Amino acid sequence: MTYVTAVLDALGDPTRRAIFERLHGGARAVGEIARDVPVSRPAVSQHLRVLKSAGLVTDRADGTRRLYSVSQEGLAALRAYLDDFWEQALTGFKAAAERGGKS
Amino acid sequence: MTYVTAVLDALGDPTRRAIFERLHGGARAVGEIARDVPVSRPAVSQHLRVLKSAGLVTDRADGTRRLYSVSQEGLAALRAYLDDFWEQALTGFKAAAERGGKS
DNA sequence: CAGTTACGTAAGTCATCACTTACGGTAAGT
DNA sequence: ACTTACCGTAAGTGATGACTTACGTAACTG
Repeated sequence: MTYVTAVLDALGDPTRRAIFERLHGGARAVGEIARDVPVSRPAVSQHLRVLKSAGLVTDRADGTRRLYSVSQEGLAALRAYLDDFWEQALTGFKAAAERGGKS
Repeated sequence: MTYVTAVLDALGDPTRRAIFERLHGGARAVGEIARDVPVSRPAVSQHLRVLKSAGLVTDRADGTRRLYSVSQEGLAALRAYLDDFWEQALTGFKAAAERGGKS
């Protein structure tokens, strides 16, 4: 829930979105991702750390490699945030409408 | 739909989120928002411009004031993006599972 | 037990962007 | 017409953070 700050922060960077979106096909290794993206491998590692701390990805070891895959909780938190916000916006709008015109 | 880049970019800033969230109760003026947030009024104006170009808010004139309120399209685009991403992630996961172990 | 592969982290640089002050413009009030 | 209130924009500055190179570590291979 108050994950959302980290989630939106993480998804706020274009490179990080690119990295995150390359994971929707399944688990991938760091160097493998780095080949598809115009930044160095360490940069990818750093981005993955941010994505991980936001609950958007999980990692597991596979020999010398490290596989990253999409995690549910980050997106779930974001969705909950959107739902909540939208609901509050609706009730706020309704209340304003019932008050009549404007303030 | 490819609004989403701008939407996530806009929501990626904490101050902008704070401003955006103060709008869920109904339309508010710029100076009114600026009082609740620890930045100057011009800064709020600039943030509102970003939020507007992302389809997250709309504005209308009210005398010398300018009222900003939540817009639906930005959040709708974001939700569509999430849905799409999640669906692709699921099918990708399923395909990987049906392939057996790993690559 | 070297050598190789794959990765994370540290340190430093550079660019982006958030913020401020200053200014101009429009609408309402006197 | 003058003043006041409210706002957007321009220009310049400062700080955050994205990126690179260099280094150290863990696991597989011969």
